[in-house]
Amino acid sequence: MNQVQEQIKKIIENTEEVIDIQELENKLLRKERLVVKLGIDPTANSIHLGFAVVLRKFRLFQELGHKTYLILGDFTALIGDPSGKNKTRPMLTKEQINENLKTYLPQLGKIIDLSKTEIVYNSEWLSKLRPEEIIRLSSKYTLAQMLEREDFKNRYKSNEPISLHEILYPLFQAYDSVHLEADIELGGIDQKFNFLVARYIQEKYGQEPEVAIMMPILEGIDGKNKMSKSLNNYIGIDENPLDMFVKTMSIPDELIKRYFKLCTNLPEENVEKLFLLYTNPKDIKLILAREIVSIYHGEEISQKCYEEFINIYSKRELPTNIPIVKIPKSLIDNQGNINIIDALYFTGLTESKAEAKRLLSHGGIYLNGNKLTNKVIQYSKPFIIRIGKFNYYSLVEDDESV
RNA sequence: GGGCAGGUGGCCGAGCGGUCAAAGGCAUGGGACUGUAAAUCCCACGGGCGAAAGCCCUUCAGUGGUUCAAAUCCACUCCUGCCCA
Repeated sequence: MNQVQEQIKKIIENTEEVIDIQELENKLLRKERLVVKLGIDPTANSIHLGFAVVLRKFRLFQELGHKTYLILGDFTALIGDPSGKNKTRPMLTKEQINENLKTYLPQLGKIIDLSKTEIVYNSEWLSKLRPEEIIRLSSKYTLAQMLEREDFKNRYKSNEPISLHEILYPLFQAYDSVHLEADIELGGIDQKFNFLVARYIQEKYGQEPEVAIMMPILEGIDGKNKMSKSLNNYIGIDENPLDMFVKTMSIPDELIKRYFKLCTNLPEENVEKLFLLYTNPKDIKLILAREIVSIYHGEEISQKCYEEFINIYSKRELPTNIPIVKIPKSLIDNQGNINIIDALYFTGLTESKAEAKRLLSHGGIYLNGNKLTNKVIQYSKPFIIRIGKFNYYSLVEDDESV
């Protein structure tokens, strides 16, 4: 296998779709360093495993020695990508975007090589476009073409609003490709429409169309929807390791292979072996969780999380780090009694007293391992409260009164 | 600009003068069962007071009004869609 074929093999591995492989080959044969574009949405302030799938592919291009551009879509974020949305997204201010970026970049560095990454803001060129140029750009695409897009079509058919500025989004994103003269654009399969527009527009501007490399969309830990922050079914790469571990363990069994494939570096054959070796999917999932945590936090910590997980969830032992919650002294009367409803509410462990009462009446509150039935109880140390199955808090008197 | 249809709890969606804190579904939380799960079953799901029965307060786009009483009627405003121009 020659070098180009080898590259192609690596590039298309685990992708959902590539448009088009032949074009990719032609480009690789002609050009040693391809211009690779990845646009990111600076509205997010944390990176989760779903987006990491794309970033890991981006890193591959860096390893292969291509020119990698990371576009911070600060301008397009003013619109908000309508992909997959059934609603108009709220517009963001520059301040909000900049705020997000501060926490975003260090996380990126966990996956990609920032020293090899050319970071550009698309406001650099998009905000300089004159109205005449925007008109010229929009003249290259038609309304009917826009309405072919699944989400627009659906919204249109079901009488949902589509604002005009949303239609501009794919055009501006396409213009990014024109500006960079991109050879390759990377993204999730949900970006397909945008990528197709980019290819089309590039041609209209006399450029060769970029190759669209689209990665699968990773399901969230609920196993149903795509992983996203707003659905709260994500595993963030900057999350504390134990949370990561626990969340990974909570994915449905059917997703184990997919997570191995898209989120770890374990070769497929090894994964297959695991499935032969273990009959209980739980055991395979434990290995998955260890793999994932060790990618982002190192092996040692990962091992600790494993042990901790077994302790808490299998053996039902107390976690090693129980958060300490201070309760005002005034909540304890001179008989030494405490009203647990008030305590949970005033410490913010429940949103309202009604919620605390609900939990108590359902038997969802435990003190030092015993199910509580009365709301007034004697306070004594240690005072370890468990809410639900695995949420432990150590309540300690606070000397400062309310 | 004219005509019409809408805006209800986290979401979808019923209600169309009192019996409405508002059916039903989804989501969520708790319990049982388990392998952390999933599936299934049970319970809860605006807030405050109360041991409880219950009482009270804030919610049905917004603002005013009619009425003993309004998510429900009227007026105006804002938002959305459809048809016509």
